[in-house]
Amino acid sequence: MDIKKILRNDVFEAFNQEILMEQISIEKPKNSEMGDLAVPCFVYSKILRKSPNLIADELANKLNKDNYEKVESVSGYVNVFFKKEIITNFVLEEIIDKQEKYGENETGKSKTIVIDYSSPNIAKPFGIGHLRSTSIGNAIKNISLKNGYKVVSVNHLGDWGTQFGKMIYAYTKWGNEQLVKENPITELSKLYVKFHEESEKDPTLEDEARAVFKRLEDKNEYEMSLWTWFREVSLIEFQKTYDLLGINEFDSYDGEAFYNDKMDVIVDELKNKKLLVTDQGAEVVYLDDMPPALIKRSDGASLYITRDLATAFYRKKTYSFDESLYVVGNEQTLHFNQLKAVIKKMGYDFADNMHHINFGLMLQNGKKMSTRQGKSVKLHDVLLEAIDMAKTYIRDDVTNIDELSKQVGIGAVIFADLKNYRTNDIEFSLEEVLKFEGETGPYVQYTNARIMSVLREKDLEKINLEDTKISDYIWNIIMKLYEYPEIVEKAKQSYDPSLIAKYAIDLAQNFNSFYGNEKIISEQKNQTNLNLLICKSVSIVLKESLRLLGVKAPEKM
RNA sequence: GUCCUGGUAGCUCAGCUGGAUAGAGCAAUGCCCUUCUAAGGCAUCGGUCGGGAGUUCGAAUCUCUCCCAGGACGCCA
Repeated sequence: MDIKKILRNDVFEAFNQEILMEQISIEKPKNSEMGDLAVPCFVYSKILRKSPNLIADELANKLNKDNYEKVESVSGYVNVFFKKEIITNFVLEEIIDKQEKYGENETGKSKTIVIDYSSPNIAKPFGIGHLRSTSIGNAIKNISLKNGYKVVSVNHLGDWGTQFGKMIYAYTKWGNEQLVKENPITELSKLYVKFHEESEKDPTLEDEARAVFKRLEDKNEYEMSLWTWFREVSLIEFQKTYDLLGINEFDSYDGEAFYNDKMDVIVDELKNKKLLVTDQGAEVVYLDDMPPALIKRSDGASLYITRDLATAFYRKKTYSFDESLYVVGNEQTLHFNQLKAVIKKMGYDFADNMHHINFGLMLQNGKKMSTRQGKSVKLHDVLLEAIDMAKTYIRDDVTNIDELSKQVGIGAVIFADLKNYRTNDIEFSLEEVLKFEGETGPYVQYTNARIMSVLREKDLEKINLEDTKISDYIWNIIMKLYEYPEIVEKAKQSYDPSLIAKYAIDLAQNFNSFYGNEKIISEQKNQTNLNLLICKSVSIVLKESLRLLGVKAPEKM
């Protein structure tokens, strides 16, 4: 049952061929007191050459009364109130029947979508900035699965490039094996910071680092052994953070280094297609409306885009994707535009199915955080603080304190990261992340835990609306529940997890309003049963929403 | 300098395929635990939707222009 479609059909029939189906727009009134849906009649005014008010009056009179409780004409709008019993019955039965499958659809049937996300850089701290790629990517993965897609998740580790020339150079010159063994990432990132401090004074260090990277790319033994070591210790460190986040099921961990031996073919093809031009010693592809893309450095070493080209072709060949997503920050917009443009110039249309899922920067004091200056905040530390904070809230009758505080603390961090639209920059504030009241993850979790408590040891019977009252509190919940499948679909189309987060907050607010103002367990048997069915349905949808975002839903808190 | 983003309540943000009195949360103030979890509910306070012009019956939403902030602009990723 699609109430919008029902209304649209009724309106179409009422107009009796004078207005096309496509011209009929249905919207949701600003205020639920005004109605469930509304038909604005202003656009028909010119066609029918009548005033909107008059059209609305006539339309309201003609609308088939079977489906509606009330149809009103208010200053050019036709406001429609559906029969609450019919919708309530439908929505609750649907959810109780489908359970956590409610909201699933098949738009992605037999389609594959590759999602590249998280992708931390080896030998650098897993910073708070990387949380964004990780949580957004993970949520888009879950949302895509819910929409019926087959998903390949790729953690495209940043394990190659001139940065390793810098790192190896710095370690060789100032490093201490013992210290690195004790505290790998901390020590290595210190060396990385030192390198940049020193190269400020002596710019020739940059050339030294490039030379070291060139040796690494040529598989020189000394450089390779250090690289392997750095990579291993980094992965062990990262795993700790992934474990805390509860996000670690990647289908592939092929990082940049994996594409080492897959670049030459692409470069040759570029040459054969006469796209590669030598410019100031470097190999370049000229592009329209964009700065040229640098494919090879003047010393012959590869660059970021060279590896990304190899990656794109490899993914197309290996997974034959319908969509390929790159969950990477805003600042790389130009890079991905260039990447797509080069592939298009080579004559491949699959570039149109590659999407840069950009997101805003984590700012500190209004500025970008810099790993080079050692200023990034470690995600792991933030997570631990959030868990500590969660502990201070816990009630005495809870047994699994550690697990619960982890679920709540981590949930707060992930939810805070996802609730705002992707591309907005976020001023990182620990204080803000550690708030567990209001529009937060814990608020949603708490709402669910409350419901679970009501539901405990209660038997649910089949819905029976005899002698029951569907109050405004209940009706708001029903309409919200009804909206869920549409939100799931929209979230996929716009690659926007914040829609789910906002939805979860709205639903929780609607429920809490009900909970705070009406009694769930009443004297009237059918009413109590209806209320419990609503509780159950809200719980199912809240849990599912949280799951899509990668947030746990504890039963008690 | 060029090109992207963004500018809505003291703060953080919704709303942006044009529509009915611009909505939440936080903060502030006042209520509500002898009633199902107070991480909650209810209420009050709070807005030149960055400035200006244009299109329109109607603009926070579309166009232009200016101002402000952030980011990106060949040998980093």
